[in-house]
Amino acid sequence: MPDPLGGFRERCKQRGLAFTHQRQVIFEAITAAKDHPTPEAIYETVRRRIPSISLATVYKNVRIFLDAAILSEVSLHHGSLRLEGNPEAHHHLICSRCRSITDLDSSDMKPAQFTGKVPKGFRVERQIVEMIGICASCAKRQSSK
Amino acid sequence: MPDPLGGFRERCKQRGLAFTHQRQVIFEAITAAKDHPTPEAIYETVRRRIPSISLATVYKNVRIFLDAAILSEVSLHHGSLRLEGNPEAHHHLICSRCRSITDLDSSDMKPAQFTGKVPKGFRVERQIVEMIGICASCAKRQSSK
DNA sequence: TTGACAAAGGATAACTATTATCATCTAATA
DNA sequence: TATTAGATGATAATAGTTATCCTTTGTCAA
Repeated sequence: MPDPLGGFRERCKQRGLAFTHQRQVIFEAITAAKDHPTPEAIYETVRRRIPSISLATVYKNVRIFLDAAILSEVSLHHGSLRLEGNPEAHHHLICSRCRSITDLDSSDMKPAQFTGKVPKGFRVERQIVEMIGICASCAKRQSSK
Repeated sequence: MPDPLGGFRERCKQRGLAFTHQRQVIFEAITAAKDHPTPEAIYETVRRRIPSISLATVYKNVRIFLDAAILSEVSLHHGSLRLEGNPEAHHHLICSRCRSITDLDSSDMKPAQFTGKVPKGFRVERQIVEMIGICASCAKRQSSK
């Protein structure tokens, strides 16, 4: 049967990370959550199992998991507000390294088609496609990974 | 000929906003920018034309423009990190009011197709579709707008 | 035009999210 | 089991943003 922790112990070892109880519980809380939680929300969840845990430990491990690509973040642009001055419908080309954003004209995009069903009562108004990758200057700067 | 400010003066009047020099210059700076600037970057730009302007004025007007839907923001999830514990490729259904995120299975999504050309050297790795709208409970809470 | 007043601007304090620091403590390895 | 690099917990520091408060200005009616 598949490991619910996805071989977390091994993944830590691979990356030279110590396998600690806190780290394990934090990781479990994030992967078990269905709502894309904030670090603060994870802290509240983890506290039920490890009351003495520090918020700093949660933040530190979240950062470690992100840097090690064990986890990812929903938006590449949290941290600071980015303004959209272009009133035309369009899509975005995003570099996952430098986080630069380039507009893609919507006339060049055949929209995605969702064939499943959305939650009852949800009114979809628009769709934005994020094409994510590595821009030329970031690719040049670092050979791989 | 089309108004480069998009009838900014009229739009202010419609919404009961005073038409001030600062407001006009801030708006121009945002719509002229091609890089989805941060409030801080706008401040630096505007300062060249109005050296005495306060950073607080930039922030206040940015918020007013967003609330009045005169401008929009690139990511609905700046402000706090949202973690992605789901390792499977998938897309997101996002409520623009409460900012809740629901995963959409990628097997239910026929991907968008970009027919234009990306900047030279950009290596696209994946695409995420954000379907944005109003969730049932937010729609219930407020009748319109 | 002008005068009154609501709204906006500027300076700065306060707040929130996140990271850094540092003194213990513990997992990994020999 | 002893050693030690790395982890934790407490808390200070920082960055981004919002609130406060007093002064100034745009709006509108006379």
